[in-house]
Order: sequence, then structure tokens, then C-alpha cells
Amino acid sequence: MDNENSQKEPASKIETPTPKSKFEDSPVFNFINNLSPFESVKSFSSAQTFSSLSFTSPPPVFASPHPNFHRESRFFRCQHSVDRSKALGDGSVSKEDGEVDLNKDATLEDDEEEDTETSCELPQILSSDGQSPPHHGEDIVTQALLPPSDPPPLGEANEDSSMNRLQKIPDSQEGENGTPASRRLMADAAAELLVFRSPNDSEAFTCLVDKISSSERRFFARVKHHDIIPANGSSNDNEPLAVAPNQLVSNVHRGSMRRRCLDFEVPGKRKKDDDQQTVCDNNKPESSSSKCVVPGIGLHLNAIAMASSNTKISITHEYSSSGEIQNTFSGSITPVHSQDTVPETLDHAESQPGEEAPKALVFEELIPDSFQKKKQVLEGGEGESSCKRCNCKKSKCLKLYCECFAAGVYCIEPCSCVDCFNKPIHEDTVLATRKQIESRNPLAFAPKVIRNSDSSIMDTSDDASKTPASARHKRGCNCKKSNCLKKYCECYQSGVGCSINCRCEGCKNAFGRKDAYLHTIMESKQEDDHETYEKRTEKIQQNSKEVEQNPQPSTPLPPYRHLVAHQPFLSRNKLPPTQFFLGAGSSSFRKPDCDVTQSVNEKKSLETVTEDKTEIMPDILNTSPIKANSPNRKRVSPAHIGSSEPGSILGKRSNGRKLILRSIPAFPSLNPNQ
DNA sequence: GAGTTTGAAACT
DNA sequence: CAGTTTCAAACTC
Repeated sequence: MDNENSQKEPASKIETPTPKSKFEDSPVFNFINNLSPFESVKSFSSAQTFSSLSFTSPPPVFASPHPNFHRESRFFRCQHSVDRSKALGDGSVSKEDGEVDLNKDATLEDDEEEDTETSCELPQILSSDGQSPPHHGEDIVTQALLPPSDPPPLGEANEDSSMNRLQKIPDSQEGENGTPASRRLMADAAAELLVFRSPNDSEAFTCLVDKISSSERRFFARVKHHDIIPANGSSNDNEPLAVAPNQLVSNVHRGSMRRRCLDFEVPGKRKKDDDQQTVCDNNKPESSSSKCVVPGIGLHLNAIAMASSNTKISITHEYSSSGEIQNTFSGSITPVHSQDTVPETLDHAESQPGEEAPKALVFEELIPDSFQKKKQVLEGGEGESSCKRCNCKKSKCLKLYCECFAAGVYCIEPCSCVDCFNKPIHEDTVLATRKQIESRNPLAFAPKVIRNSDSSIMDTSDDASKTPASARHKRGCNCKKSNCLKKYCECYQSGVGCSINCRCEGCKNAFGRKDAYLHTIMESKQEDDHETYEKRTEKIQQNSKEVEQNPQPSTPLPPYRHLVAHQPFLSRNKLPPTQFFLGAGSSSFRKPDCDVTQSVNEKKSLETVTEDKTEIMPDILNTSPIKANSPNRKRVSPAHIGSSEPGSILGKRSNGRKLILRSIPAFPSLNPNQ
């Protein structure tokens, strides 16, 4: 019963985007495009758009989805829906369809298609910002229209399948914007730019994921091409190809249940035939790899991508070279998958899988205890359960009490739960419940522990070394009796020290006591204040000297203004990037971080950008309205942060801000290599 | 394995 | 938002 109801939702959502695809695919649209001399111009402008970032207003077609992007599965879902509608829809000529049709027989088709799709995704992201619709439209349009209109070029492209990937994009567009590689780079860059402009950081995150997804999809393309397609059997060649990428995308997408659901969806459907979840979870990793891969890897990719440097590297490769990507990517994934650590990973890193992976990695060194546990899970429990299993009696495994549910995984045999609803069979119920919980607390499934960026952010000073641990419990614990010395304490359990976010009493956390943490902060603050004060004084003195010596050139700015003028460094170099990264109004609370981390960020390449995106989530989580217990959160008001640039120059108060900024940060932190 | 303790999650 | 209840994991025996 419930299932039926909840099933309706997804269906409707999927249908919603259909109009778009129809629009894109409609003969009228096609016709207009053929007639219009602007076609080439459009694509050309797109390249310019990337470089110049001067985006025109989005076409109405892409306007509607925007609101959705921030919700739930965001644009991924939208995209997914669109793609899916295209792929599964009534045979309208969509980008994918067209390509599939043309390349149906090509073995490497998947890769190509994925690439193309990726390029399309990026535009969508752009459009989500409402900044680069032209590009978006162009991409989709050209890709959708060209196949039918220009079969020969594509056919040729198909012939050299190996080169195809790169050629195809140019072909589908107009191929005059430079080399495919360069275009691709531009597209990536643009996407990233856009990502940061996005009003919602989550989008950025998503975008990152999106990119990741492309490599992931490639990875799966191979697997699916062999395994999934047969599994689906009934479907024609086009469907699997079209669907698979989407699913992958959803998989990669940051951990909302929906996505996860989508992850399971396909497998689930297949499973519904042979009870796959069980197979998957019970995992004989190798044997079931093909089946498990889809759900598992998606999740893992999230975690890995977000967290591990390896992943990032692989992502980078993704950008740089398509060929190596696969190797790198699969390489990083495979082990994880083989161990069936998926659930484990998710265990803590729910919505943001990113955390978990790092956590595992980090804690390996950091926390013997926690790691041992995981280790045991991974090593010992592989056959039975690579992850902890629940024992729920009353919650039906549909509440956060249930570790499986909280981790975003289905309960499996090893679980001792009673009346369990957390199974693929009740997928809809699970999703609905999850939705409900998320509506109540959007971060309910977010990773509980995030790596603190303190270390990276403070790397300019010694502060990092003063931080007891590089990771903290996002929300903090509330222990009264355990003194944070038992696993009752989530901080302890996670192997992280207590922080300012904790409301624990008598904290004796072995990984870091709260008071110690506070003390550290205070120290750093004092030092910071002191340094700033000295610098200020120096500068003021210098200024006065300059004024005396060169009255003309130097405008007699008030001391602070002068400093500001100096800082502009901050504001000049950093501000633009900040805007670049965060966008004007969006997540203003992020600005400070940008400032602080700017130097680091500026040095970062695409890869770095990826990291930033990754880190954005944790930070958002930090500043999110969940339970603003922490003084930190209370203090960090957007307004303050927003004015941080000039403020940072102004005396101790500014110092305070600085400090706050440091305490917030999560960005650079996720970089495992720190 | 049963019972107790604990603190998060959920509820009011 | 604070207090209470429910819940399941962690812990003890």
C-alpha cells in the first residue's frame, strides 16, 4: 500500500521533465534549429561563454528545473529524469537516443555516450545557476539534433571509436572551438566556475559528483555493457545504455536516499527477480561484483571521491586524460568494492559519503580503536557482513536508531532486526521515510564526523599542530555519564576528540578533550590577535611614514582604510575568487573560508577545485541549521562572515572573525594528504 | 545471553 | 526549545 503511494512520487517526478525532452526533441525545435543560422554561432558562443563567463539568460526550458536542484536529488534528479525520459521515453530523438542509435553497435559506445552526456551534464549544471543556459541548450540541442541531421559525421566518428570520444563532441557541436580536449577542459572549467557560482553549495558538490560520475560511468559502462544489459534482458540496446549512466549518476550523487534508492533501483529491479540485495550484501564480492557494483560503487564513489585523495587524483585524471581515468578510477574503487565496504562506508557517511571514506582512511592512523573495528568489519566480517548489522526490534529499521538505515543501506540477513522494512522490497517505504526524516533534518543522514579543516587552514601557523585531532564530530556529543570514554559517546566512537560543539560533561575523551580543544582555540585566537595587532601597527607606521615622504601618491587613508587597501589583497585577489567560488549571495557563510583558504585554493588546480567542492558539504553541514548548539554556529552569522574581508583587517574583532573562520572550516581538510 | 546503562533520536 | 519517551547500541555480568 505505502509502496504504491510512494511509488507514485518518483514516477511523477520522472515525468515532469519529459516536456523538456520533448521540447528538445520536438520536430519543431529540430526544424527551427536547422533553419536557424545561429546554430553554429551558438555553440561558438558557448566556448566564449566558458571563458568569459558572461552568460546570457537561460531559456525557459531550463528555468523550471532550477528550484528542484536544491531539493532532494537536485539537478541530478532532474537530469536523471530528463535523460531517462529521453532514453526510456517514447522514442523521441534525444541526444542519447540519437547516439545510441548511431553507435548502437560500437563497443565503446558507452564511453562516448557517457562523455557526451557528461558534457551535457555540465551545461545543465550551468543552467542550474541560471548563468549559462545557452551553453546548456546548445549542448543538448546540438547533440540531440545533430545525429539525425548529420548522420555522416557521427557515422564516421563511430568508425574510429577510439578517437571517437573526443571527436564526437566537436562533431556534435561545430568543431571549431579548438581541440576537443581544450573544449573539454573549458567545459570542465566552466562547470567548475559555475559550480562555485551556484547559489547552493550543494550544487557545487553535486557538480563535483557529477564529474566523478562520468568516470564512474565509464567504469560501469564496461561492466554494464556486459552484465547489466544482459540482466535487463528485455530492454533493447538503447535502454540499458541510456539508463545506466543515469543510474550511475544517481549513485554517485551525494547520499540522499533517493539517490541511493536510485542506486538500488536498477539492481533492485533486477533483484526483485533474484533477491539481489541479499546477494549483494552477502557478497561474495567477486562473484557478485557485477550485481553489487552498481549500488555499491556508487556509494563508494561518493565516499571515495569526496574523501580520498586518490579519488581526487583519479578525478583529475578524468579531466586530463580519458584513457587513464578508467584505470585509476576503477583501481581505487575496485578494492573497496571487493571488500564490500559499501555499507561500512555509508555507516557514517550518509548523505555525504565523502566523510566516511576519509574517516576510515584517516582513522586508520588516527584511531586505533575505531579503525580496528572497521578493520575487523572489513577483514573479518567480509563474508558475513562487512558492516555492522542492526538489531532493531521496534523501529522497523526505518528510523535513525537503525544503523543500517542511518547508514543508508538495506538490512540484510546478518541483521537481527524484527519487522524490518529496510529492505529493497520496501524500497518506497524506505525512501519515503528517509525523505520525511530529511525534511525534518536535512542533515540527518550527513556524516557525523567531518574532518576538520583546521589543519589545512591553519597550516600557515602552528595552529594545526595544536588541534587535538583533525576530525570532529559534526554535531558533538552530549554525554553525561560516560565521560566520553565509551562508545556511547559518538565522538569517541568515531575516534575523534570532543570539540566546541560538544555539550558533554566531564569530558575525558581520549581522542581529545573538549576543554583542550577550547584551550587550543583560545590560544590560537590570542596569537592571532597578537599577530594581527602587530602587523596593523607596523602598517600604520609605515603608512604614516609614506605619507610623510610621499604625500602626493599615497592618499591619506585612515589607518584602517589603508590596511584595507592593503588587504585588498584579500579582497582583490580573494574576493573575486570568493565570488567565483561562492557566488554573491550564496552561502555567504562560506566566504570566510574562502578567504582563509584562498591562498590554498588559488594554487589548486581542477583537482583542487574538486577538493573544495568536496569539502563544501561538510562545511555546509557545519554551518547548517541542524542544531545550533555550538557557540560556533551561533557566532558565525552570515552577516559577519560576509563582511569578513574588510573586517579581517579591523582589529581584534576581525581577529575574532578570523578565528571563527578557522574553526568552521572543513574545506581543505578533506584533503587526506594533509 | 540476559539485563543494565547510555545517549541519540523521536516525540510532546 | 526544553523536557520526556523511545530506542538500540554498548556495556556488564
